[in-house]
Amino acid sequence: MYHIGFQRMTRQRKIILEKLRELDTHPTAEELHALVRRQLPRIGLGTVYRNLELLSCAGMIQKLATGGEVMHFDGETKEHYHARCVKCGCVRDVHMPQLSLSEKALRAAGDFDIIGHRLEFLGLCPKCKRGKRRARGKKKSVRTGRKKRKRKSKR
Amino acid sequence: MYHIGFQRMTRQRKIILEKLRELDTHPTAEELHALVRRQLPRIGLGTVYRNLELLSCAGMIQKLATGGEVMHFDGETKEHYHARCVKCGCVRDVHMPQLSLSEKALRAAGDFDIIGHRLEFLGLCPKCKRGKRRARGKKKSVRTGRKKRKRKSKR
DNA sequence: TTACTTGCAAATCGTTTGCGATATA
DNA sequence: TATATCGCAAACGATTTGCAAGTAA
Repeated sequence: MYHIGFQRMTRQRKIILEKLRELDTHPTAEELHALVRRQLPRIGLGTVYRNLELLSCAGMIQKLATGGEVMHFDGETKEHYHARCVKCGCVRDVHMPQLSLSEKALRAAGDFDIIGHRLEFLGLCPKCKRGKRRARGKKKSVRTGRKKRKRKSKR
Repeated sequence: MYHIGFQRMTRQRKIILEKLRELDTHPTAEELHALVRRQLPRIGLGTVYRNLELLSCAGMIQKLATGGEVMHFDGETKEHYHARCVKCGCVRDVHMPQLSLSEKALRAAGDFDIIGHRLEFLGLCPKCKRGKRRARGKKKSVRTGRKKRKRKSKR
């Protein structure tokens, strides 16, 4: 779980990094998996997750952990903020100067040692604004297709 | 999944709300469940989740959802920010004036309609600062005790 | 050659949900 | 009494992980 980096630049690692970097969107692991699969049909979702973790530990990509949502990944490592659509969950870049934490803010944090912050904007993306219900479809589970349960409980 | 509110103030609902409001910490559903159980030994974790959802939809509490993290809940509904310990994950209040989004920031968001923001501070809580590995113990699964797998895979 | 990585699939675990029973209004 | 809500336990789903086989260095 604690990685320092990686040892080898494997084919899958390289392609995952390339694909992510040539995107200006911020895909989820599954979306990226689907993309990479076009080049490496047999690559597993686990491999994608493992590499995204390693690459982000190495500071070569960014993990975007934002409120109560699926994780997104960003090939851009320069500091910047993000806006998330509250309807479809998509993410876009917001380039503005980094917030400078005032003395007052730091004091408000009391006995916490503040080392950073995470600022995320919430809004409506152009597609959702236009009334589309979801700009991005809900995808089905990757795991063994389990079906809707229909149980009998005996208390 | 889309709730407007609730119809009845049940005993469990009332106690969950009371307990959460008298805390100045920001417990997870499981932590709150453990607390409430002292008064209602047979209350289920599902009931706690259901009520926290309903109460937050009704605007009576706040859900603190940050990516890739366990959900925390806050009995305080007045707008304020939070600081999260990067080591143990605990959350504390940060009372400072709400950020006012500048024209420039809004322009930076491009074709997104910004309706709000989420700001969270990251840092070290006093306990973790003092070198303790974890200020809050890892708790075991609530679900049917499944044991470490030990499999044989055949490719 | 060797040990880092992969593909695969099962496991994890926070959270949700179906169902019959219970209790609120 | 009617039905919102509960307790229980199974299901869900994004992410992680064990293992044998593959491969970069």
